[in-house]
Amino acid sequence: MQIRSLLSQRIEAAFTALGLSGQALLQSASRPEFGDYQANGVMAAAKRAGQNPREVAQAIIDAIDLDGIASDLSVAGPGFINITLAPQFIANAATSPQPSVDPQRVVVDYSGPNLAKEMHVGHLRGTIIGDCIARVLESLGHTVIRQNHVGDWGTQFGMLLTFMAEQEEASDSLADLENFYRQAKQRFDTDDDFQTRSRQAVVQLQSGNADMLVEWQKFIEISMSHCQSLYDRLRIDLSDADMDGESSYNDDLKHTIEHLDSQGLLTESDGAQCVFLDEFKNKDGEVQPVIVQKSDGGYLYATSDLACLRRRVGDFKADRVLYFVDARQTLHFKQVFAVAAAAGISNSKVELVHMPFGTMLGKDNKPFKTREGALVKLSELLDEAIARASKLLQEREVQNKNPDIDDAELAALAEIIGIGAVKYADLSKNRTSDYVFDWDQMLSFDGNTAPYLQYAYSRTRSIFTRSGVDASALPEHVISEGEPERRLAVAIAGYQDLLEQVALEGFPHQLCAYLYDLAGRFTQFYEQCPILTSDDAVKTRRLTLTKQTGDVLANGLTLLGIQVAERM
RNA sequence: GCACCUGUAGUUCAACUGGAUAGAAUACCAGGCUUCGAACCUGGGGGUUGCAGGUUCGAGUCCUGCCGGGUGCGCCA
Repeated sequence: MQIRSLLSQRIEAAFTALGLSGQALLQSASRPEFGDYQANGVMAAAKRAGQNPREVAQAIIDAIDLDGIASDLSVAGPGFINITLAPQFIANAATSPQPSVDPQRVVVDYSGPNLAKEMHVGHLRGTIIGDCIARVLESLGHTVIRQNHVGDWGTQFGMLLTFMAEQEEASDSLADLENFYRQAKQRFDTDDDFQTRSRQAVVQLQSGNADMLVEWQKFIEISMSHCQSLYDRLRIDLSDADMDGESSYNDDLKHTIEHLDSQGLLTESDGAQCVFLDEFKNKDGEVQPVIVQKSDGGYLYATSDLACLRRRVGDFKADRVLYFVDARQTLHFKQVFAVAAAAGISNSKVELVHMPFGTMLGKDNKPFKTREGALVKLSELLDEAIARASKLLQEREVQNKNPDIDDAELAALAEIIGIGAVKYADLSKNRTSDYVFDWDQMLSFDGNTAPYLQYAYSRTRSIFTRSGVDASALPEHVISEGEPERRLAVAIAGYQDLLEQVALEGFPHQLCAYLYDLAGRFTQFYEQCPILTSDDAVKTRRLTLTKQTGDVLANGLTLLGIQVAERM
């Protein structure tokens, strides 16, 4: 249930009844003693009307009808309304996520690695954040169209294909893509003849030379299989079906330029085709151009993104298009969206959003440069994560706690915990800020980490396996009693609100923070409220809360792309 | 030069977009397992939110100016 919007509506209706206007500004209470939720909007509304905020707040409390929803309403401070939910309402609000009343078609553009190289740790963010938001949107009933805009076209492929032609066994030498790229680059930089042949290869490729295309296809397939194996290890919901390579727009670039021309948007400048828009004017009134075609006739990536939008808006009929792309491309997207709007490629009904994420920095707080050897391969990070988790499992003698656990299950656990920790370390941080890559931080298993949440989940499960109680036989709703139960129940009831917020704003760290808070409330409840030794009625109630907690933790972690284990 | 982002405990990060006493984790200190799982819990210290003004009932958040860090800016993607 969407508690926040329900309460907001009621309070805003009371505003109207009192001749006021404004938003309720509803949020969960900043402190437990203030109740469960608080409305902050009264002060501003009263001020606009020239009235006393505390009196207005009291008038709203007197007028509003929250029977069966709130058990207590009070005025606090300069004019806050504190709201304590009714126990029955909290109980009924605890349901699995409900589909949106307004399902949309949402294109989610994420991951987008450059297929010329192997994926490194810098590719992690865009891949897992986009994947998480795609899952959240889907869980709310939206139709998600995943688009992996891979870099599979352009000048560097001429060099790679020429180098590949020299190798006896292409698939073997491509086993280490990073090394392959380095060797090719070295040839390119030191051998003039090689360089010339590389340039010719590009021309042949882009003009559709059949032999060259076959070689290119071979390379792309091998490189893509590298990516796919990482996606599989990371449980990323991407496959060949979601491939949206730059190459697929090659034939449409010409038409895109023609379209811009037909809209009267093109201006030639120094031989290049440009779009000048007033909104990119600086203080001196000079307009910055968006170049869509080079003086030699070649196209640029703005052109390719415009062609891309033609497909997403025109063919896919998207209501929203979300780009999970590095923050350094902010200006680029502003330009593309503006040109698309001016050209009628997009329209006011479709929402185009660049959801930027921060740059990865080295330990010295400086941007991770592509110096040779400076980049950590993503596969190496995952290997290390699993190795550390495996060591931890040995140290904790998990087999002593779970005598029937075998080596295979232990290995599976190490993977679930290790990969989960890596993903959570990234997902739990605000998307937009830069971050420092640090092994130990990335692979921590203590505190606010995925293992903590996975551990909390496994505890909810172990109660059932140890007691033999059938979780499906429990009632769907129970009315909590006492603070620990109540605090837990309120958090469970707020899950839907949280998911809606994440779907709207695209910040996975909010989901992480919610789950961490929920898990904390659960362990506090667990410490203070005996379950299995209690009377039947109390036991049933507490088991139900335990089951609900486990369900939300499992669901939330799944949406983060993190697996759970029944025991660990 | 112009534009955008950014500065919060020793460290890594939050703060629901202007709300009440700025919260977690980590590290450190003191407690807690014969009692449903100690990857945990309870308590403690640790802050002039870069600096200085301003806006208002109220500012980490908004505006201005400095200082420090980063990124982008006509034919790479």
